[in-house]
Amino acid sequence: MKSINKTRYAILGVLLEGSASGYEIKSLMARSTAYFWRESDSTIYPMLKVLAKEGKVTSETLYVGKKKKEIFTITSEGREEFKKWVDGPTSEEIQRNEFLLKLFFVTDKRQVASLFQERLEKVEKIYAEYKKIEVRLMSAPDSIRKTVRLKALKYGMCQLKAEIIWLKEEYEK
Amino acid sequence: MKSINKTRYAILGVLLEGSASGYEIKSLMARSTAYFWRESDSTIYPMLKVLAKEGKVTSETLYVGKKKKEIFTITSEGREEFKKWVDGPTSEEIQRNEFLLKLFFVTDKRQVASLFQERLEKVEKIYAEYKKIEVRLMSAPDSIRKTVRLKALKYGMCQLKAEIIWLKEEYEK
DNA sequence: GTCTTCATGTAAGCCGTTACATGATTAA
DNA sequence: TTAATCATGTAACGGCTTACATGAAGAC
Repeated sequence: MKSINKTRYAILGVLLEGSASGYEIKSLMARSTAYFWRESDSTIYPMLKVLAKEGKVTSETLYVGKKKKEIFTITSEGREEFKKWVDGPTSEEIQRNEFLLKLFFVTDKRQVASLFQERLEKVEKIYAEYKKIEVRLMSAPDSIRKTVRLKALKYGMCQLKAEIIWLKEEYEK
Repeated sequence: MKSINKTRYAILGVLLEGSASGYEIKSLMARSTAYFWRESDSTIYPMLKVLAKEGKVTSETLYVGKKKKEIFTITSEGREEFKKWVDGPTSEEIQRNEFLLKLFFVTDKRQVASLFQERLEKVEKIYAEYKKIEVRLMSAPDSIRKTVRLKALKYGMCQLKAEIIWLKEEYEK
């Protein structure tokens, strides 16, 4: 079975909330889904063209002065495909944790210590960042989206928290 | 900056513990590093050739009957490169969590519930698997490697545990 | 005698990142 | 006026997965 490009679902997901241009999708994803779903900038525009060709989205071109903006809207076929994806099997992502790979092979105690320390600094920094996002999100008006997004955020935070505890515990040993 | 193929470090790491054939490296990785570092079967052999050409490993061909076996041994240059990699910066892995991507966009409560349930089943299964590995590993003779490997395993387990708690907590809401 | 494991690879093709390219608008 | 942001892409290259191929040895 071939692995399918899932950029399309991320795009369709964003468009579920309302029409948007490629740039808007891109920046929205950078601010939200990027924490658990990295997309390179250059993937959005070509995929939008593909989706348009398939009839999953329609597009409309707006002009603001000389500036062109192409707004995309999801179609019922697009909604259909999105729903199928959600209801379908969720594949495990290929995890590649370079930190653990290093840890697994290292025998020198000083190297282990240095790995742990570096990692702890990095993870605590990310955790602090998440805390800030949480505050921002909490103050937003209530909605289904808010609830679900808070869930996603909590997921990230509990994973980080667990890692921090592990790092501190195992470092002392 | 180009992303560098890190298969080489995984291979060098395995060879630090002793010489091995491509097949042995492959199966060892499938039983150990696969939990945090997936490698496709077909990557090992070509990379061993490359490493041999670079002088990071040497090879020796053994015959057992008509069966050929090529045993690889790490050289001092190989050890050097491995050490440099460990001491160098550890890159963040691109995380792509399809489960979270789905969760982020879903608004239907039934769909959310079904996502959570499916995920919980999967994660608890993996956790049970890890438990078994832990028992096996604990009974092994003490060594630096054992210590470090237990740490890596604990990492995986604490992450899973945190996810299980999160799943149960957030599911009820 | 057939299935699994040992043992080693090649090739096609998608996926994804990086770098490159272009040009308008707005804020400092 | 210079930098940042808005806005949209193309091309090259390398990484990685999947499928395909081959054949010996041992287990059942």
